[in-house]
Amino acid sequence: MPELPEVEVIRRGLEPLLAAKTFAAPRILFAGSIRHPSAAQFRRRLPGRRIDGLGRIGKYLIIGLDCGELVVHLRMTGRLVFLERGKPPARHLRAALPFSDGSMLYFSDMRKFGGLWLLESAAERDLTGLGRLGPDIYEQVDRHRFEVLMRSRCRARLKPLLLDQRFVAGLGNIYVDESLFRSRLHPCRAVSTLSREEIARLYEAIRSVLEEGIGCGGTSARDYVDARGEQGDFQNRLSVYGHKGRLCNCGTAVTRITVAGRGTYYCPQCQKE
DNA sequence: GCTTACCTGTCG
DNA sequence: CGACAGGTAAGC
Repeated sequence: MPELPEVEVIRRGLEPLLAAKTFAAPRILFAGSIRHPSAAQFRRRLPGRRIDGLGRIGKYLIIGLDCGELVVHLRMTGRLVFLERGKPPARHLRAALPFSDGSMLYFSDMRKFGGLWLLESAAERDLTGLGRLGPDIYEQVDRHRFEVLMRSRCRARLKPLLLDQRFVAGLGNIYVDESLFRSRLHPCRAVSTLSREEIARLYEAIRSVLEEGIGCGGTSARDYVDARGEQGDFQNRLSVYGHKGRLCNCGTAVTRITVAGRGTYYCPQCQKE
């Protein structure tokens, strides 16, 4: 479900709620969601560790601990919801992580793709996939660096490249389609054919789309909810994603094709190849 | 690059 | 019933 804006909204929401909390004994309902160490070791090692900050790199959430860190990736349908008290999520609960004060952090995940890693130190991050990420598109890539990066990959096509987390980290299917629409670039466009101005336009489109996504509290197209279980609002502002047949401002119908194995929405009039 | 696999659910 | 879903890793 979540791309960079959704993970960032969760991070910002959880940060004040989890500040200085100490984990108690967790309940693991689906061991496969615990990627490292074993579920048994995870149960044994988590209690007593105190939270000292929340970070994010790409789509990974990093819960910093006094000893090590708890890394979370939500993949398609993962949810991380904090509750002071009250009933756990009714469906697809995979892990319940209580704190010493009785409050709870719930991880639920319909499709079971998401995962949690308990690391003893940041040196173990390679266990998670974090080590393979390119620079975070929101925090670490300015306009100049984006152009340098693009110029290094001229044989690629735009959408597959932007989705590649080794190239830049954080963009997913929704925000790539919206960014390409906003910059009037075709998803299959060869990077080698882009002018300097087009690269700059794409960069600004990505920035503004991510900012707006975060400002709206994320996109709840299907499953996404924030740290308090509330839906985002950006789904109401999507120009093309999920809107096959809807008329663009130019009067042309939004088209759906498959690119990089993903459903891809664009305006064939505004986004010529 | 592309395809397939991982899972469970919804929609047409 | 098949197609598709916010992601990624593995294997051509």
